[in-house]
Amino acid sequence: MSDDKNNDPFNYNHFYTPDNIGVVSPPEFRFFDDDSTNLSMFTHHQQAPHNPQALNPSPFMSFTGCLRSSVDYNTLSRAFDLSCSSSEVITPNLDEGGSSKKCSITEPAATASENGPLSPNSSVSSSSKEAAVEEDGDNSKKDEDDPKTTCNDDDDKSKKGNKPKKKEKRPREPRFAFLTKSEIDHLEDGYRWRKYGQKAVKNSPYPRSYYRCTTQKCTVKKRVERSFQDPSIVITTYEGQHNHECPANLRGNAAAAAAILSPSFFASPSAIGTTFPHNLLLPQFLQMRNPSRANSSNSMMFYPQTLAPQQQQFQPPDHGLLHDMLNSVVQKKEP
DNA sequence: CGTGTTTGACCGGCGC
DNA sequence: GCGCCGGTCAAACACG
Repeated sequence: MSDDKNNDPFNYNHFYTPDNIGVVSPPEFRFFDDDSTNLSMFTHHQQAPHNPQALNPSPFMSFTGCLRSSVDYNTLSRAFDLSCSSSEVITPNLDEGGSSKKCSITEPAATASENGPLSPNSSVSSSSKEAAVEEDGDNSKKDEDDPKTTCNDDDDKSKKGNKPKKKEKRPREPRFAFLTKSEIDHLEDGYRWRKYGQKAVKNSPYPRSYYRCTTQKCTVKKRVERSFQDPSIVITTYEGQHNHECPANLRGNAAAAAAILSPSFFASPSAIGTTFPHNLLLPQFLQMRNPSRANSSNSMMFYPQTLAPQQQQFQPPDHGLLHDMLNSVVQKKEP
């Protein structure tokens, strides 16, 4: 095992920073693939903003970087669909003790599960409103139901409950959960988010925040919560894919570049794409495929300072690569 | 005034 | 059927 690691130029340990702050346990790299939720989970660590180490761009690219520069949601989710046909779930071990579903670091997965998995047939959005939003874009919600404007019979209670009877559920957007070592709850990713809700998380002192991309017609949402088991870990779950350029990127490459170097800033997809050549991805992806790591029990880490899933209009080539990578991961959990 | 946050209420799915 | 809970809404509020 350890020998393996030593021989492996891409030993996990190499992903750790010298001071290694925050690395709680073998980092996790998990895929939570489910027909209904399409939730995938990644782990990476983000340096605290004040951590000098963070100022040094990591030689390794984050998974987010990978996502941004070479893979888009569609591709990724497609890859998941293709490679993770089963709904197996890699049991996380980051949370020592494998806590129960709702209170562990795996909550995103669990949460995701609640949204659909339990009912295989509900491989669809549980919110018709959501669907409406996606379909109609911006004006949607109100206009669509407009319970208040059109019929206020019993709108008192059904302010939004007066929605059309038939809720044609639609498949949930692919979701990707990231575990991030950070002191910042809401990690910057280059996009603008509007917080639309916050809920207390059961069995956790930390609330969960709900954000929506402020860009019109963009239905991407994300949830941010802090692991109660390891408060230093922020769990960010993205859902959907942006259909627009990253605002940060639009501001110029300089800004984007700065963003990348910023410990607390998750650079824009495009920015990363231009900053990190794709070939940097190959070694990382390849190493990820290294079977010798199988004994790591599906653990793997992306050492980075950036994150945030993003699509870049598509890039088929990487699809294959990612696909391979995913396959290897899947294979590992099959036996 | 535009934009974003806070927060209580509501809705719908799910388990019992 | 009921209660729990995750997710969302939207009014009120804060801020630049």
